Amino acid sequence: MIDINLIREKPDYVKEALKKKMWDADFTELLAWDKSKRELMQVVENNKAEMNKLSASVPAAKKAGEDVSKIFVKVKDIAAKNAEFEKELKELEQKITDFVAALPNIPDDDLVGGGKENNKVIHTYGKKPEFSFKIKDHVELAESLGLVDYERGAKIAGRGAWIYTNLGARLEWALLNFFISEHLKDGYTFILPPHLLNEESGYVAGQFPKFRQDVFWLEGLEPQRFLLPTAETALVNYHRNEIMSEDELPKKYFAYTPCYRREAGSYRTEERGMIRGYQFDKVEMVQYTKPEDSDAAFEELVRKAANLVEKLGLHFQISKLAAGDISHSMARTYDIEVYIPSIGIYKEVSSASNARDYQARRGMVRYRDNETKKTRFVHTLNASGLATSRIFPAILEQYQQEDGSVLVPEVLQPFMGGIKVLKPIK
RNA sequence: GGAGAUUUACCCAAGUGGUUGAAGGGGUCGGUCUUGAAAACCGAUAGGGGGUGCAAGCCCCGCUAGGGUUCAAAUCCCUAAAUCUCCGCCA
Repeated sequence: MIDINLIREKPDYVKEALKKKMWDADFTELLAWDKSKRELMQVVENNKAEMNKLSASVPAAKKAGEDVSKIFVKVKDIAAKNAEFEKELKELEQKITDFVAALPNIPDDDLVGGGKENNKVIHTYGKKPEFSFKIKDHVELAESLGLVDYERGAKIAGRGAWIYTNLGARLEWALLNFFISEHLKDGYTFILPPHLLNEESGYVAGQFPKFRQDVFWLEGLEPQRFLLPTAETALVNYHRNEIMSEDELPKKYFAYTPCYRREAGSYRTEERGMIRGYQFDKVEMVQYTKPEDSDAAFEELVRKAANLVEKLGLHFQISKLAAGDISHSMARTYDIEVYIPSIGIYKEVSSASNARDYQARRGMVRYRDNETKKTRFVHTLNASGLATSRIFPAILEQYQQEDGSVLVPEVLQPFMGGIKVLKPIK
């Protein structure tokens, strides 16, 4: 949520900034609402003060034997008038909240505007692998190595589902274990959150109201719950409505969860296999920081995610996203994209973002400043570390050998009982 | 699924309609005493949001949340949530 004070003070600045997100905002109506809201508020509050005063005088008047019924009438009279104003005020407040809550986050000043086409690769790691033989794609490899069963996946679950089998399951789990062990080494706290969350959590993360239709809602539970689309949703809500002490910050968490997404109709042939499904595994990192520390935390998260891919020995790049390509709640995002040889393009395996105080405002996540003793909103940041659904194919494709086998990245071997190579079973 | 109980400030807890901005503890902070500490004693400390104002201040809302009754509610009524206990069911 954008600070309404900022809109009040610098509407043109906010308007211009949101334009970079390809969001055309018109604040004239909002500012008018805001003005009348505050005027109404004064009237309503003054009336309340009057009523309070009158009511408080009743006991004394009674004691003095005065006729108090006149006071009652007077108060009722004010109350009747006030009721109308209050109703109007409530409506105004609702309109303002709805309007502001729908606004996306303000992108950082240094971002270029526009969409995907303006993303900029800022780092490239390793070299494009070269093959002296005809390469296979990950679907072919996963099948021939017996790692993934797509057919039975479709049989038992339908489209957009696959089954990790045997060594495939172990490779998947090894990846997760590898990520987990690295985050633990870095002092992050391990969280296993529930996968079913309430509506408020989606709102605070900034996914709702805009993306209510992009998640899976469950029947049969009141109040309704949805399957989390990313562990970020759970993690940024962990400290919702809390006031932390300054000394507790930064808070560093990571969580493993499957991520459930509708991905409505977004299949393209080049994306067959496990690049896109209704469910994928991801380890997610989240930090809560003081505002002045969030830039450094952002760098840390990007570096951590990059380190994981690097340790896996994969060729990848980091892109700084243009304002229009970063998600609704975020002020800044870098994507880490791993190279998929069969399609010759780079696919996102991690997205590192700084939400600044956008989520914290929605969730009232604050800390008390040691010096001023005042509460301030924290900054929240998140980064995948990592999603396996693209790393898994990238490993298969980048590590494939001429004989159809695939080498296991060294860092994963300890998590796979020392297996160094995956051999074709057919 | 059924029945009951609970929900007050950092923690425990009093409070069943009227100066309750909320008793009493504990804690925390400061002090006295002490070589230092403990103990004892003295003092301070009650959250959060908002309006207005240059400011001091004034005002509104705050006793889980949301409604309601009333001139007046922590106190009465309704709804919801969470916690606990018991019963049932069950992977």
